[in-house]
Amino acid sequence: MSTAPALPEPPWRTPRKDPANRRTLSREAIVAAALRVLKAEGIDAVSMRRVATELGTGAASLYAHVANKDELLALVFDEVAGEIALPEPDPARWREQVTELWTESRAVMARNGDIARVAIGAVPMGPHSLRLAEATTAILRAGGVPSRPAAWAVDVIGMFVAASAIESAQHERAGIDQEAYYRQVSEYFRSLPAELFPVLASLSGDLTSGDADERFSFGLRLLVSGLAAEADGGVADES
Amino acid sequence: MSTAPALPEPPWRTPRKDPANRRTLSREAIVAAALRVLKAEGIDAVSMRRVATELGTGAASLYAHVANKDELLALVFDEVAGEIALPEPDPARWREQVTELWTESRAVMARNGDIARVAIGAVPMGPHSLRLAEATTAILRAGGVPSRPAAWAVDVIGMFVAASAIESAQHERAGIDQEAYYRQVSEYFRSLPAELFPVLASLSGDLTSGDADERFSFGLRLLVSGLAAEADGGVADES
DNA sequence: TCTCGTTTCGAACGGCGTTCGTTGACGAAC
DNA sequence: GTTCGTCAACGAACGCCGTTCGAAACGAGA
Repeated sequence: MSTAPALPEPPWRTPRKDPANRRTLSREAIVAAALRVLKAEGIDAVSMRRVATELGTGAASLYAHVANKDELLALVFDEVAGEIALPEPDPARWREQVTELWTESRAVMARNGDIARVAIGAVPMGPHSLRLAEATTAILRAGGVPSRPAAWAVDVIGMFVAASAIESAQHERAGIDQEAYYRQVSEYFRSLPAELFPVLASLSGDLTSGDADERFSFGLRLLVSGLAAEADGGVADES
Repeated sequence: MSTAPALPEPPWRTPRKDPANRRTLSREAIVAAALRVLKAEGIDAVSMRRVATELGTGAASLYAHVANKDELLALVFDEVAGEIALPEPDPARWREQVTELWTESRAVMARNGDIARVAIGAVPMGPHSLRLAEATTAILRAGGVPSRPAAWAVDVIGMFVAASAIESAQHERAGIDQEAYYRQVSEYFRSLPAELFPVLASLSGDLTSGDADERFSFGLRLLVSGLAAEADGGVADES
């Protein structure tokens, strides 16, 4: 046995493709690779095969570290949520603070393909998502919002932010010329039969005015105003 | 030629499977079949092949009437939107009216798999969706909401309703025992390290209280309150 | 050194959306 | 009545997908 000559590999024994790559797989590496694919090619490109290729291996190898694709996407989502910068707490400016925080959240989500799809329907509970929820509820509670509205508001705002981020990401990805698109839609609204859609026809200008950011901040303002009303028992603004 | 005997079909000439089914395909029939599959088996079952099978044909046949799957789903969505009952207009009760209208919308969406996914990211513009938008803006304008807030509100509310419907549908489909699930989540929040998540830990009860309907109507109330504030220039409630 | 649990990974399964090329039915023109 | 052009119908195929299986390789503990 000790004198066995160093034979060349028998041709039927296909060797490992790259022995150096062995043992380097890990949950973190997989999530990082998925994130790289997401940022470079969008969420549709994030397949188990594509992520595995990014790591120089096959799709089956991923399943030792990740239960399935949904779990992987949830991990990627939380990774993205980690990019969200939290504002310095300042109880006197709670409305501005919560607005800043979620505006930032939407921006981070929108710039990462439409990973926000993950957040619709499956409440995110990763560490970075929890950090965001903690920051939000802390600001609201400090601002005088009662505990139940504060708790529920996290869900509501999260849904709205995710939906808005998806819409933005979709427009961006499709490379739609927003101005031309809006002009076309506006034209369509104006052309609607006035006897069936009188209000829509009259609103055709407003329906397509504003860019995605303005529309988002409008929606967020509605929610925050509503929360202020909850805080003070029916009065919208305490200032 | 006139005396050619009636030969049996040569075996290599495979005949049409069922000549009676020819010429019966139409856009409406396809949408109806897709809707049937959606209601019976959920949105994941709605594939081009499955819908074609429902019609006794092959997937390729559908493409003569429908550009692609996305277009088919958009048509199905609008069909579902047609099930939404509109309330009688009553300008004096605009807040209740818009609440009723969108509560009904969410209920209809939630009971149809998660077709609402279609509405996230692609603004629905089918006839039934427009009818809903017309009803909403009419109510808001009659209630004194200015034109731009009224126009933008349709988008905002639509996003929230769709997101909420998706979440409901997902829970329903997965057959999750909501009470047990909430208990588990609540337990998890309580177990969070208090030094990192003090507010979340203290809110563990509220974070998981209420069912999907209560949480939805809370969010809708926030939005409507916010709109009321827009209507009256900063004051939430005109009553 | 042997064993055993885990990781790696090629191959395969059963699905998917969509395209291609052929076939056939039908209405219009002759 | 015959021909012909057009277009719906449709089987087959392409290239993807998520996931599973079984065998091989590996590392740690006995």
